[in-house]
Amino acid sequence: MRVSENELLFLTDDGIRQHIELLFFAYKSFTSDPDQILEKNGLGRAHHRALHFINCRPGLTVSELLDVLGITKQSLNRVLRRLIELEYVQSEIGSLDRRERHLSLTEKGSRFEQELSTAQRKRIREAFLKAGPEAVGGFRKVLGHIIDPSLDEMVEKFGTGQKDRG
Amino acid sequence: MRVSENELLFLTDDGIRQHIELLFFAYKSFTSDPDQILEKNGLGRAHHRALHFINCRPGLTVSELLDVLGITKQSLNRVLRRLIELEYVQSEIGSLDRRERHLSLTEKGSRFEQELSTAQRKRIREAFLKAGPEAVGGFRKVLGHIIDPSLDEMVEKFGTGQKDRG
DNA sequence: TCACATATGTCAGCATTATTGACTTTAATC
DNA sequence: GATTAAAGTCAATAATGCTGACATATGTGA
Repeated sequence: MRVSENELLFLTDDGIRQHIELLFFAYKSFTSDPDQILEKNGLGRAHHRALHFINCRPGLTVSELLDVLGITKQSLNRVLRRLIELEYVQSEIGSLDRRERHLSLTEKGSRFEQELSTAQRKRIREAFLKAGPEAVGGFRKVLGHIIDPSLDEMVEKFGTGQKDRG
Repeated sequence: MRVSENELLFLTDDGIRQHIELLFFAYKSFTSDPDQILEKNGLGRAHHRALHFINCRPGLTVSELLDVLGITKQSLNRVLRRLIELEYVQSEIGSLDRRERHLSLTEKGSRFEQELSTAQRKRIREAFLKAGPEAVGGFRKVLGHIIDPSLDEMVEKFGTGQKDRG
């Protein structure tokens, strides 16, 4: 298919619908690998997300974690209590502001997070290899534009400028 | 960044991690538009998914819907009962096999599905417009490779061959 | 026709993850 | 000292998934 035809077709309702389904099934596959590991350990997806963000920004406060996850304090509390009880996460009183709790992974938690993210990265890495760098660039570009501007702060805070707005 | 550098970087653990976060936030944004409409109507994401697949394959049986959604009969039942009770979905006894129930949207259900999908398509369409057709091609290509081969059947059954394996 | 398989529907119970509202404790700030 | 802010907790509710058990209607093949 030539680009000129593509330009006509990729914005039709049906074209968009097909991409929506692809995204649905891809996201389902994307979460399935860590989900299996989590289940073995009696944890859920919520624990994974918390571990992920604590891992990539060690020392973040509970408030910051709430913001990035976009859930309520009460929802996070249950998850966090479990992670601390399992000694995956440690909570330290802030040195500047003693009201704050700074969260980080323990060595045990770090190992578990590695196990989870390795499984997830494997699928993505293999997809990227098959698709090639140019396709990955397009993938990133589209994702960046799908993201709501209200979440930009999170992406920039926790990522490192990969949200290409080309 | 030149492609040669890109090729070195796009497969590193950190590069992959950034893309994983993009996918997380993008999926969150992607579901937020219909979620708001659903909430107003006292329904959830599960109802949306059911409406979506009934809409794009009218007359499908309960079994087929179960397969494509990947949930249990009991989980679907609650959702489907509600949709039928609201007169969004109608269930008709199969003419060839009277055990089967063939599902389709009523006019009311069709209008509601339109409302939901229009909101969702709007975000995707705008992202596609900003990203351009080449990026969309890459997006599709990567998604296709992320999808687990076990789900291919669903994609092919309900899509129309857009899963480009480049 | 009888036995079995299949498609669907339903009941009860449970887990996870989200919500809201109300409240406490501790600490910082004005 | 009063107010604000960060964190933690308790209770109730809801949506969505699960398993197990079972009922009903229908198709199929011995």
